[in-house]
Amino acid sequence: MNPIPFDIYADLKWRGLIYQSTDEKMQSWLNEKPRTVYVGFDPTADSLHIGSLLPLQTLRRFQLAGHRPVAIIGGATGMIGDPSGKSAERNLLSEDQLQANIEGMRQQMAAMLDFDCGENSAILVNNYDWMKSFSYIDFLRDVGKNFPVNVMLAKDSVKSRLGSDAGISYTEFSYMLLQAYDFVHLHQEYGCELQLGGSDQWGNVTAGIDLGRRMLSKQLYGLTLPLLTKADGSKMGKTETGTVWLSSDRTSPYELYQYWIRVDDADVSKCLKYLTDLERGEIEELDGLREAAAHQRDSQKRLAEEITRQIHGEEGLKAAKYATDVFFGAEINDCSERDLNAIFSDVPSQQVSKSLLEGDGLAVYDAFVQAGLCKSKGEARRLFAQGGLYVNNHRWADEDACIKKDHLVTPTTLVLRSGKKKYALLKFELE
RNA sequence: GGGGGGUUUCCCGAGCGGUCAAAGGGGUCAGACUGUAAAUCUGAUGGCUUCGCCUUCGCAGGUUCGAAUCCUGCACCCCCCA
Repeated sequence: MNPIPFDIYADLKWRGLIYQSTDEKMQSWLNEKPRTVYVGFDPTADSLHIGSLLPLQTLRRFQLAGHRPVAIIGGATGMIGDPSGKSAERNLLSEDQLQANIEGMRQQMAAMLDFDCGENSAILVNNYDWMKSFSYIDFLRDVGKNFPVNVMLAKDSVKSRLGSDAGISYTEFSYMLLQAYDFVHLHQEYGCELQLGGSDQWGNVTAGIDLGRRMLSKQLYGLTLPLLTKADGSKMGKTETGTVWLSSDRTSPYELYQYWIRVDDADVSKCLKYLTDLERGEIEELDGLREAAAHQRDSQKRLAEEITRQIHGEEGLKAAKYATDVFFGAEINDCSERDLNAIFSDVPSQQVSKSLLEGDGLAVYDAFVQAGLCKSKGEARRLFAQGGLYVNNHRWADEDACIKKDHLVTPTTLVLRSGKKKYALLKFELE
């Protein structure tokens, strides 16, 4: 078997993923033999988010190309806080919090990287494991000695903070020493020779390379990726409701799918190149389709599919698509309680007594007020008059009709909708 | 300390004794259109037991058949003179 199935550098190059490289001969160096590559992740939350997707996906691509990926979770560095790209001092995380975060991230990485494929199986490490026992004196002697302060002061991440009112603490100032040492440690432990990172990590990456040369007399390499931004310059991965996470507990597969479906035409080609495994020909074909028939949104659909499948698997993608159909007005029939809860997991719901359905039943207007979709019955009346009142995705026809037991989609649930896609559930419970 | 102006429904802002639940704009909501985009167009926009009733126009009283509109007092804000 060919140890290098494809030219990773050329692949990254056409995808536009090479922002900066520390060595001109990077391409031949990578194609010479399998290398060990690492990327660091900040454990600031118990889940990765869209911002981590690009480095993670790139690491994965390195693995597919025969190289060995190492994902390092910054358990130690996360306790310090990286000043790169931050305008203010970071809050320190507690050890418990970090432990929980690392556990969450570990599981998500397993969906992207193969941890069991022989020679180039992925490795996951936590720098806290080797940093925790490092004494301050030892660290200063072994590592600190190799860092000229004048060089440290010249780094952008430090310079920008020195000039600002926020200043920078000694702790954050020391951050780059820790990250640099990670590289050295990974080299000693796993023969790791290449560090990947976002373009904001350039300073930290080169610090690691310098340290490798000084401490080990070894040539290490670095590569930075562009930041994933939208055409208007804003960050990718934020919605009105907040960050888009990879964890299904925080962002449901449906929401994730929807996020990508809604990507702007101007950004979608870049996302396909950066984040999916689609080949050049396929992406160009999609670009062509988009130009010819933008309204079909083939690109967005494909993007959403690829990413959702990658993160949540075939099952997650299926659920997201089914939820999409239902959200956009498909019949809600013979739907199991479980499916319904999954589809509408992001939708507000209210519990009410099942006895309301006895006798004449529950007036539609009352149902909408109960569910919180209308502030008053007057508002519900208006909604009906304007044709925006739906029960189980059917436009309600008769304002005097009441909701009875047979309207329920599952033994307990009624799906109410105001307008095109504002949903709420009413759950009828026995008392 | 003296003089003047203001306080209106989610916001801005008309209204200055009945025809005022209160113009207009913004926002919001719905409908149409559409690519789950943007724009546009239409309608709605205090509550309710809705052909009617109830509560809103800084607060409290008063005058009137009737007040957001007039009078008195109070609170807060603004401007001018000292």
